[in-house]
Amino acid sequence: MDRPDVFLPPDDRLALDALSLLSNKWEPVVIAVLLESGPLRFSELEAAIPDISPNMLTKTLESLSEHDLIDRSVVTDSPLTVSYELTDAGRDLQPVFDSLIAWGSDHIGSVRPTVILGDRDRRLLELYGAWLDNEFDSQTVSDQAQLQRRFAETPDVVVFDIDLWDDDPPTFSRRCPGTTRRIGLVGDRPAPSLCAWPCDTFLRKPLRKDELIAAVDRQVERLGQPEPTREREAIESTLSLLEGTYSKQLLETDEHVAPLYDRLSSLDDSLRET
Amino acid sequence: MDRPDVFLPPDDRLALDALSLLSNKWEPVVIAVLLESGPLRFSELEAAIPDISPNMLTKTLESLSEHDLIDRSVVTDSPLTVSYELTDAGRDLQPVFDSLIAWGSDHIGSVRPTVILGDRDRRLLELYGAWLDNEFDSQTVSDQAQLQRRFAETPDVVVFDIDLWDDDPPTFSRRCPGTTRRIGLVGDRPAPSLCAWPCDTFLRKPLRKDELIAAVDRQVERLGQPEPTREREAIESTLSLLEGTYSKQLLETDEHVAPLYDRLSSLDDSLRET
DNA sequence: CTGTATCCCCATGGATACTG
DNA sequence: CAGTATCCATGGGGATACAG
Repeated sequence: MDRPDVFLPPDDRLALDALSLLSNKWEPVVIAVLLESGPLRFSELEAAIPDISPNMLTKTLESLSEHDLIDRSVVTDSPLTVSYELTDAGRDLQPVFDSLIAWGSDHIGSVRPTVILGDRDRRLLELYGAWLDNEFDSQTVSDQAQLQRRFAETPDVVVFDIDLWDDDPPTFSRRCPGTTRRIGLVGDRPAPSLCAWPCDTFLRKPLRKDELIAAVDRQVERLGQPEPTREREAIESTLSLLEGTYSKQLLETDEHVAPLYDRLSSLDDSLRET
Repeated sequence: MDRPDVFLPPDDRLALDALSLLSNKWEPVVIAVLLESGPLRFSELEAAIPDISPNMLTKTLESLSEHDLIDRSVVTDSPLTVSYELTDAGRDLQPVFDSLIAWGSDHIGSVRPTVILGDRDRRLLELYGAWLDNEFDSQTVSDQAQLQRRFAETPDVVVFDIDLWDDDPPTFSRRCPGTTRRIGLVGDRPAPSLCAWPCDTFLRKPLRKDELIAAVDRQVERLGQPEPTREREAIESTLSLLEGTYSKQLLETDEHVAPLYDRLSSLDDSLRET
């Protein structure tokens, strides 16, 4: 981008020149990622920026190298692995990003809640995403690895099919930020074992639009809720889902569900004390 | 510019969103100009940004308005005059530009001297500009008004045909920054009256490439020279030009030139004292 | 003076297939 | 794993003429 001949003091032209180095689609993204994560390999950058294609990443990295914002170094020869890291000049862009963040918080203030949608079915993902786009910043993932990475952003809400998670529920519990409200998606006839999942609520597939939006809204409203209340509501929600399918008698003797009833009474007790 | 789906904390995405508001050719220029000069009218913006066409300026201003970075207000209805000024959000971009300037000074450090070329003949301007482009940041103007505006940038050197300046030499002296080294362009047979022009040196047209570059180089080397030395060299240069055309006898009695000889001896005296 | 309305170019970005 | 090579589409940017 060339901007010859502007009646402006040299300092301002310098700022515009600097800005033009950041004025394309992917270069600032790569810089931001490297600022956050330190040196990364080609494949790690690809993973961190899902929407970039290998050729675009190559072009971007080449351009950044030419401008001396990143260094490329070969780690191993075979198989070939390389590492990209910021140069001093690149690292010194941190204050620029800081000032942009400060401005953004003041004037974009996009406090639209962030929602991660996770499902193996990409058609469904697209549909759900479209439903939520009016009200939320939604992003979609279609496997566990992607979902885990999204957790780094501490989204406000995660809506995910529990089948998406290959590992066990405790692993999910460890990966998912505590503050993130969790909505589990289950099949039409939920198994009692679903109560092992640390979700705030569950929705049965297939979803309806209003149902999904209402559920997400409800979770967003409850952001910052004190932990005991949150846990109580989660258990109640889980139990009420199961009670719609199974008899209470059956549930109270089920190995997965019984602990929830116990936990519920103990929570009720401690809440009654206060 | 859309950058969906990046694995990055919300703050960084905010920075990228903010950045994308500044990622086109003219919007940051308009912002920078308004930050420097305060509210401006459409025509003033056109003048400050010579390379923008009216339709591009319109588009740019519309886009800036949509993003709430500038406000448009009608000053008079007929003839229609409007004024554009930064909103609070726009003004708050100053720290962003500051950080860009800081980064630029550290890492672009393009300290190529800036040279303003002034001539009524645009073909010549283009030629001279091409000659200087290897070594200098040159910009061209073809009338007095443009030259005056360029002075706001305190260029390192100005090379201008003295016929370009419609007003008298004292006016030029007042407008041109003191630190800017001045090279006057004169016809083949310079009039003695040229010594009224406050130039560091003169060149006779037509110019040769090596001659022009050498002259500009010489002036750049002398940037920051103490004033008495500068004035002495300026007078010597002026006199030697005239002495190449006229007899010394004639010059010493000329009403324009005689004061220069006097001034020269008085400068020599004061220099000898130290 | 302050813009519109059209038309058009080409650089940026992207899809796809292939490779050391 | 870390890229290349090719081809293609879009839309940002611009030239020109016109208008309230």
